[in-house]
Amino acid sequence: MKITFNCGVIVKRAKKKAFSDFIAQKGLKSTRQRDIILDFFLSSAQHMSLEELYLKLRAKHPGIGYATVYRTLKLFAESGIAREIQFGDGQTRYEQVSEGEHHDHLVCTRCGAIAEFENETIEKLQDEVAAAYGFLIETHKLELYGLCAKCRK
Amino acid sequence: MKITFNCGVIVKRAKKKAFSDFIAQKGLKSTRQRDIILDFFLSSAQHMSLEELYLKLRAKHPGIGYATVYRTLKLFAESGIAREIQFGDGQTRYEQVSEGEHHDHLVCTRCGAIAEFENETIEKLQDEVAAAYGFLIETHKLELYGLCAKCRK
DNA sequence: GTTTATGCAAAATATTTGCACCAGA
DNA sequence: TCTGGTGCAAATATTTTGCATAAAC
Repeated sequence: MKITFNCGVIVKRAKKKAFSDFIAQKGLKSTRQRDIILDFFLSSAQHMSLEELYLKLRAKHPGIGYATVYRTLKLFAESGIAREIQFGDGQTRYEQVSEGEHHDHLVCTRCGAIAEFENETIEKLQDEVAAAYGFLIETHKLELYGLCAKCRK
Repeated sequence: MKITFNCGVIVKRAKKKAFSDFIAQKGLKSTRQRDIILDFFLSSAQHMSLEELYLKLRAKHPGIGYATVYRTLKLFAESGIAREIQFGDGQTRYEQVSEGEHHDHLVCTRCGAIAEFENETIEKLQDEVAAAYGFLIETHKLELYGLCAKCRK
C-alpha cells in the first residue's frame, strides 16, 4: 500500500523551484509572464487545454499573448513539471507532473469528466510486454474511455 | 494460450462484406471510389495516416480527391472495420479492426516503428479499475513509447 | 428522376513561427 | 548593453465543409 501525502502549498513550491532551476540551468530568464502562468497553472484544474488556460488567464491578465502561454507551457513540459496529453479531441492538454508519480486516465465520453488512477500491477505488466519485444519504455499512455458513474444513470 | 488463425484473403472478404452491409443498411451507395479505397486500405500497412494513404492511393488512382478519402475512412470507422488512432504526432492514423480482437501499441520514438500486442491480464485489470470508479468502459487506448530493439543498439 | 457521392476549393481549427519592440540579467 | 522574451500577426498544418457536377439506385 502506497501512502501519498501531498500538501498543496509544498508541492507548488517545489515545482516553482524546479522550474526556476531549469530556467537558470538553461540560461533563460525569469519573467513576470512566466511567473504568472506558472502560478496560474499550478493552481488550476488539471487537463486544461491551451485554449482554456489562455482564456482564463487572459481574463485576469489581459496583456498576456497566446504565443507566450503556448511557449511557456512547452517550457513547463520540457522542464518536467508538466506533460502534454491528447485525448483525441484535437486539443492539446496539460497536466502537472509530480515527481515519481504516474497516473492514467478515465475519460467520460459523454460529459468529458476525467478521473485519474494508478495501478502498479498494470505498470509491471507493461514492462513485461516491453521486455518481450526488446523495447525500452520511456513513457506510456493508458486511457479508458466510457461513461462515468453519473452519465450511466 | 490463444491461437489466432487469420487467412488474409478471408479476413479481407469478411470486412468487405461487413462494409457493404453497413452501406446497404444505412441507405448509402456503393461507389467505385469506396471500393478502391477499401481494397487499398485492407491491403496496406497498418497505422497509415490519412495523408500517407491519400498520397499512395493517388499514385495509382489520380482522380481520387482528399475529401473522398477522408470521408470514406470516417465511414470505415463508423462501420466498425477501422479505427482512428492518434499517436500524438498531429496526424490521425487508421488501423483495421478485426472482430473481437483488440490490441495495443508499442511506438518507437526514434524510428517510428509500431508493434502491436495483446495482453488479457492488463485488460482485466482495466476492467477492475473502471469498476472501482463506476465507469462503463467503451474503449481504451494503451500505448508504450520508447526505443525499439533496433534503435537501442 | 432522385438521392447520394465526388472533387475542388474554401473555411474552420490548431499549432507554430517571424519579427519589431520590450525587459531581465 | 546584450541576450532572450513578448505580443501580434502571419504562416503552417490538419481537419472539415459548401457546392456544382457526376454517379448510383
